[in-house]
Amino acid sequence: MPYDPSAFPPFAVTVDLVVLTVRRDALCALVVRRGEEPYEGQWALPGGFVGADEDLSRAAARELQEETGLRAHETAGGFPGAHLEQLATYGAPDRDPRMRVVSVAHLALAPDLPSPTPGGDAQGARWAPVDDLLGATDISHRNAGGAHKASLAFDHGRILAAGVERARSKIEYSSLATAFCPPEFTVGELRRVYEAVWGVVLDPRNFHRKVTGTPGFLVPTGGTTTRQGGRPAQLFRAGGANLLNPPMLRPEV
Amino acid sequence: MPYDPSAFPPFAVTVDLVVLTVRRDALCALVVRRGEEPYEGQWALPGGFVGADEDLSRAAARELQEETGLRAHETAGGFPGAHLEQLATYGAPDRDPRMRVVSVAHLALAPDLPSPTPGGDAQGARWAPVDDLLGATDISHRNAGGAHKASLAFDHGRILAAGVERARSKIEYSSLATAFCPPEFTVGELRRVYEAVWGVVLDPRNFHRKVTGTPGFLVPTGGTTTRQGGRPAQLFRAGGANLLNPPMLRPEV
DNA sequence: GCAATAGTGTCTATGAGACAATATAGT
DNA sequence: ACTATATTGTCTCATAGACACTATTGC
Repeated sequence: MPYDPSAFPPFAVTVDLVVLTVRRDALCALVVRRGEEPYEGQWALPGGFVGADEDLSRAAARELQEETGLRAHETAGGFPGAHLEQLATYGAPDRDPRMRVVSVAHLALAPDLPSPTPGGDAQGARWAPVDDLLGATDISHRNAGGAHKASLAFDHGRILAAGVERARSKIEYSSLATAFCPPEFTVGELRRVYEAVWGVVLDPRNFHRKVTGTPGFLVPTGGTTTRQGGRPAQLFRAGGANLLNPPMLRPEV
Repeated sequence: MPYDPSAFPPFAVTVDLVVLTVRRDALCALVVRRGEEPYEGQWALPGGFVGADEDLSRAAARELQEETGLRAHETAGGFPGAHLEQLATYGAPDRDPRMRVVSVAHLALAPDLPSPTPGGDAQGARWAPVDDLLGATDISHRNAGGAHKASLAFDHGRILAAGVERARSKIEYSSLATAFCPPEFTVGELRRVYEAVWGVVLDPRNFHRKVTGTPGFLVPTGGTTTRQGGRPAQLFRAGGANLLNPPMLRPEV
């Protein structure tokens, strides 16, 4: 308690980002290839140092912008942009062999982006299905059935798992699933987001009744689209409601 | 991304603790009086620096032990001890006027302790009802109706509010409410915990049916007690179940 | 017409909440 | 007897999930 600010162990503080999106009906995370030791050549989560006079959330938003071009905002709704929130902080003494680094992990949820490999200052970046990234436990460069699998650098596998779990549980009781959708979307497209994130199949009819019956969740724009084929579907925007009550229920609990 | 470990801004990293308990049917938090500037004489959350080779959770457990004598454990169940989990990290550049400090806040839930002011190396420590601590917004030393109210030092008011909100929501879908109870407790005592944390009144009959009907939540020990008066009540221990399904529902949502 | 997706209606089982009734202690 | 708490039972309403059915497009 006698808290002496002149004698304290020095730490480096970074932000790491779990950026999730839904591509081709699969939940994907943004990973970058490391260009230097340690873990050179392996995939890692994007991130970087927090500036000397920079707030943590601001550092996270800056990194997100640098990696994806997306602007972050707190509440789901306005587009284009991504939802950004703090996830957890990782600070095991040996998590980086070079020095003592405390990393404040953040979670970002973004709509599917046009460019497959978003621009950034990393050597390489790609969207990888989280099942591939998390399927590999510790075995580097394991190839099973043609799937590209390799464990992430540092403790980024744990961080990614925490981010995925947070996203999975949060779309239950909040309207955050709309953060994965373009500005206007159909009920079917929103349902495919839930199906991709949870890895389940939902009844289209019950889902439709549920989401359209929850006040403030969806706002009809008046337009329709047939981009999914079949009967034209109404287009919606995300409503102002942030908390869903009652929640969407994940099946088989 | 070209991440140069030799050139990084130095940070101090601390842990701050939101330690909650239920005393006299009120949710209370542990606060300590500051013995030095800034905010000298004001109440603050307990906390301290993270050691050079110390994990974050270990530093939090150490501080908890120093302040309350409680040993921390991850899962609710074994006693005596407190539930401890990471809450969030606060790192605004100006949150401490002396230097750049990033604080990893932790949440601890403890049963009511025998000593009103637990031992510790702080000048003074006490359990204060969270309603009193959070009722004060920015006005230092406001006295309303004899209640002792003063806003907390630094950004500790925000941190406490986040901890209280986490506790309130987490007892809905987990068995964490038992962390506020002694090793053996009655259904009525558990109900009073929920009522104190949520600030509501629950129907004793529906509550009883609900908690005893949730598999794995409560395990009868065989004993009974009349310490609450009236008909003897069965004693229970916390069961192994960590997640409640279906959850306890907070009324008036 | 046929395939595909959108959307509505109906039925049933489950659980939450209201509340009557009974049980067992202390005074 | 009276009060206080515990515990069980019963009733009603809302909703999740299963699923039949209709609607509207493109081919």
